[in-house]
Amino acid sequence: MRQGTMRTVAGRRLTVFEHILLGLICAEPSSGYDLKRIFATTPMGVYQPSSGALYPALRRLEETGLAQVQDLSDQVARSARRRRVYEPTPTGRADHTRWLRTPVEPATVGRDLGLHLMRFVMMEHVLPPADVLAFLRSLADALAAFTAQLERYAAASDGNDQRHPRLALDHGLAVHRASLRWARKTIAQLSRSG
Amino acid sequence: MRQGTMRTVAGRRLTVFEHILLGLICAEPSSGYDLKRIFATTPMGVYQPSSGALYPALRRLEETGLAQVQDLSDQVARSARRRRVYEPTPTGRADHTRWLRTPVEPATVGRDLGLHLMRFVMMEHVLPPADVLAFLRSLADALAAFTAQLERYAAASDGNDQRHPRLALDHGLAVHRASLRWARKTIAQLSRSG
DNA sequence: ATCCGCATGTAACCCGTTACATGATTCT
DNA sequence: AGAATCATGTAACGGGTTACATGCGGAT
Repeated sequence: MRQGTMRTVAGRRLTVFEHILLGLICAEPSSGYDLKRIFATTPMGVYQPSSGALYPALRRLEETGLAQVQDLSDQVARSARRRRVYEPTPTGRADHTRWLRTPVEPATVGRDLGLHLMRFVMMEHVLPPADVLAFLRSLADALAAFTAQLERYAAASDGNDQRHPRLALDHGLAVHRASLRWARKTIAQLSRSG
Repeated sequence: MRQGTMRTVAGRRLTVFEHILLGLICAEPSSGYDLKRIFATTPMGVYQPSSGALYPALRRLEETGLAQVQDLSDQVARSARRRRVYEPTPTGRADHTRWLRTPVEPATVGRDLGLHLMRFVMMEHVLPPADVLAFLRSLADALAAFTAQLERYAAASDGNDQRHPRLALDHGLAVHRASLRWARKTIAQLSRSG
């Protein structure tokens, strides 16, 4: 989990985690606890953020001017329960959109595939269909380049190699080819109905 | 990258990075620079460790008694170049083997697949074939459980769901099914020749 | 009256990143 | 002589994990 050359208005880079939180509150304003539940109950749940990561991260988004706590003064005070519901500021929303739009770097596809898929999910209803397709094409290109590189490596170190490294390479190829097939199929599917 | 309930003789848990370094010097005694080159030139190179991570980690392995610097006093002093070549201590080798032997936790297969494959590579010539097969079976079981869980989730949230989450789920299914196919095929292949 | 779920937080620790520093050796 | 590569390190910084603390609200 690294990458992200983009800078915020405030000049600091956001961590991947912060980008994801920002994306989630863009989709729907949420409290820290809400977000915790989202991570716990969706397939995102492979990662379970700790309180010590979550609440400080939200505060940072607030301090950076990307998120703010909803004003509840005119709400029906049906519950005095202390809850800090975060929503994006206009700047925050703009930043999030900019993050979604960043094309897939071929070098990152080997380790950040899950992150790219998460971006894809967040794109719905945020980016126009044309931009979603552009993203998927950049993903497909990156995956094609990556598999080609693995194939070159396999061809270069053929025979002299041990057995397990070769098998592991086959795994990488199988997985990323499956990913590539998905990307192409999804491009076709979204093109038809877009 | 987390996990690892196992403790060292010294009582501290090793980071994933430390485990990998220990594995690499078990395969072949190496200096920090050697290790850097390994990361740079193999498909492992998706991760490029910084000096600030690498050298301190090696020192920690040394302090914990898992690794030691090779004694070069009786070597032909063909090069006075200052080089610290690390090799595992008996304890270190035992700890590494223990790490390799830990079965795949179903819960981790979603995020640590790459790590498990790395373990598989390191098993060659360290674990007996029977243990390698046991590992692959635990991996296959974990992958089967994971895909089944994704399928359940897909069935549960059908229709009412948005489009992209569903497509992302399809991606996860495609990728992990490919991984599972690889595991089964590899089990069969290694069974035949073992 | 008490216990469990909601809800937010904080402090210590650890480790990886960034960036910089320092030499020694080999090449030209 | 100077440049490039080899080779190891260190200091500051940031953020995630663990573990603990706190208090309200609804349920039994």
